[in-house]
Amino acid sequence: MKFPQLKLDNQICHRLYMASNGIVRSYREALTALDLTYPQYVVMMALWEKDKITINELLDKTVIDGGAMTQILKKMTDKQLVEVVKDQHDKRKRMVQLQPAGSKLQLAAQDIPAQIRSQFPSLSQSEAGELNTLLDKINSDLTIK
Amino acid sequence: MKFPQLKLDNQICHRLYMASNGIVRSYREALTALDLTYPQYVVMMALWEKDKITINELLDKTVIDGGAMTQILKKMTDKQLVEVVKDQHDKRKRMVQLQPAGSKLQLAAQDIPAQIRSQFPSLSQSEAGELNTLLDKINSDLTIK
DNA sequence: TGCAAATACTTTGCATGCAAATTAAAATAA
DNA sequence: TTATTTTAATTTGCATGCAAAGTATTTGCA
Repeated sequence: MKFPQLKLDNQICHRLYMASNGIVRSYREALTALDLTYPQYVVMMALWEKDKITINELLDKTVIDGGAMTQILKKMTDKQLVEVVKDQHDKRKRMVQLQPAGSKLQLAAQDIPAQIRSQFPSLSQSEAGELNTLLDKINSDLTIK
Repeated sequence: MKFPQLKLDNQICHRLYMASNGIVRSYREALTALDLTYPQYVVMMALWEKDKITINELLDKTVIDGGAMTQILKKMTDKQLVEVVKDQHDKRKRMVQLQPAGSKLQLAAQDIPAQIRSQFPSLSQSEAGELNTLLDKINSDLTIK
């Protein structure tokens, strides 16, 4: 092959692409049981950690697309998981806060991480740590831009 | 926090999500110059490696969604990068083959990998290798299913 | 004080990813 | 051989990711 650097198997991005899509797929069964999509689950995790934050903070924390977030929050509001209210001090801002159903859902979600983890037996605990470290390097290079 | 396992920062999947989306984004400028989207670029890499394969083989190699692939190939056909023809021996199958413009594009693409690589200076060459190894473990666990 | 620039979101149009249903053709079983 | 099952693709409907444009508000500076 004339250009080995263009071999699909040599692309980190393609391995990441497969792994990222695949892992999100692996959440499907567990999340369907909670009537959540993956990005909705990410929003819930962010709010369980810190409630009553602006949409902007939520975007920073989750790195979900802003345009998508508007739609995601609409659906989550319809399901009474969260409520979105205008900030009285700065009317540009909107605050997102958990509703009772949203808070309660954390109990049902607490076993999901272990459940997903068991689907990846090839990766030891220490390797998972190394992976996190390496991904952090990529993500820090991305953040700078 | 009651459930540390639900902290966003503890989720490998979220690091992967950020890294995967971010890296694909980092290709945008280089790919726009070639009038390719990221999945189209992946299809091109697969074909540069092995031309004249069935759509099914292309799906296996790229791990792109089948439904999306139909659309992607339509657009690539419109741009005269590839041609899709029915297999004479098995009329269910369709073969994909590069057109002259598609083959020629490889020359313009040869520097892209290095160009992208330079955007991730935090990751050393050996770390990139380790990352590949770890991602392969995840992907092999995914493949088994 | 007044206005340009920056913020915080929302909206729009397009390109997938994904599951499920559908169609056509080939392989296999009865 | 005929009916059933499997395989290869496409189609459909929904949920994002992404860039760019649009809308309010608020800041900040002349």
